[in-house]
Amino acid sequence: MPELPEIEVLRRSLAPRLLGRTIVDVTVANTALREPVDEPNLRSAVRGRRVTGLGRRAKYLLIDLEGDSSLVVHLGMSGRLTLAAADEPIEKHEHVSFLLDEGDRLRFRDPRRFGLVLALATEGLLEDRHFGGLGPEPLVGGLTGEVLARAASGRRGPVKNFLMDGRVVVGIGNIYACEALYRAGVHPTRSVARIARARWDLLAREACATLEEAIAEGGTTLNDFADGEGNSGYFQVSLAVYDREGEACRRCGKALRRIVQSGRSTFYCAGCQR
DNA sequence: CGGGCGGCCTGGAGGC
DNA sequence: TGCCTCCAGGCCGCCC
Repeated sequence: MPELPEIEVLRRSLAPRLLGRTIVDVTVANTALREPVDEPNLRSAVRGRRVTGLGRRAKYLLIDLEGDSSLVVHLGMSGRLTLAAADEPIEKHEHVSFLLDEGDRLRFRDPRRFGLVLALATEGLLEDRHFGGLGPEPLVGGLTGEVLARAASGRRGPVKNFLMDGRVVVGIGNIYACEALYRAGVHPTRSVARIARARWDLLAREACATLEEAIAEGGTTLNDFADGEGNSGYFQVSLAVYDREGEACRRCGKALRRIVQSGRSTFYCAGCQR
């Protein structure tokens, strides 16, 4: 579910409640996530360690611990990472649970098991294979028309797939790609070879604005997403095209359309996007 | 090499 | 009510 805004909302909601806390132990109920959970490695990395920082790279949440270990959590499509009282009953699909000091725990629940929980060394973390090929970060100035135009040169294919390619820029998934293209007036099937430089500037600006507005609204909750306190987001009511097939475009009134690109649904307005 | 697609999973929605 | 099919926000690996 979660794209960059949702992970950023999660990070911000967890930070005040996790910083300085000590992880007492970890329980692994099911190791079969996107990659098998290495329970011994996880335990030795986290046990007795204090949380010193919460970061994010692309859609990965990074929980830094003292002693050069970092927890890496990815929510996949259906993951949740929430704080609960230690004695609250284990939920279905709660695969990994971190017992904290002061009587609560951080639990990872993920019905579809596309998510990821692992421990890596903090030193050189971002050079790990999970992050090595990733493009720039949008929230710190990494998403500009310059970046997009440069990445597009010599490439072909539809601009929507291009926006979702983590080697170009990270954090944009199916929802925010649709929304950014709508706001910039770009048709999702348009080839990246046929987009003018000024349009890349506009697209970059609109993509950044969409991500930032979504964060301000607590993310998009269509089905599963919740922040670290279990709160849903509100940005779904602001979505202009995503999941609105057949509804009227708020700008021109035409019925919004749905097509399939690379096996994923794309929503757009044929009147506003060229 | 880059782009496209299937596969990984479960659950919810909708059709009959 | 139940059964069946389809679909879902990410990512990887295989294929052309």
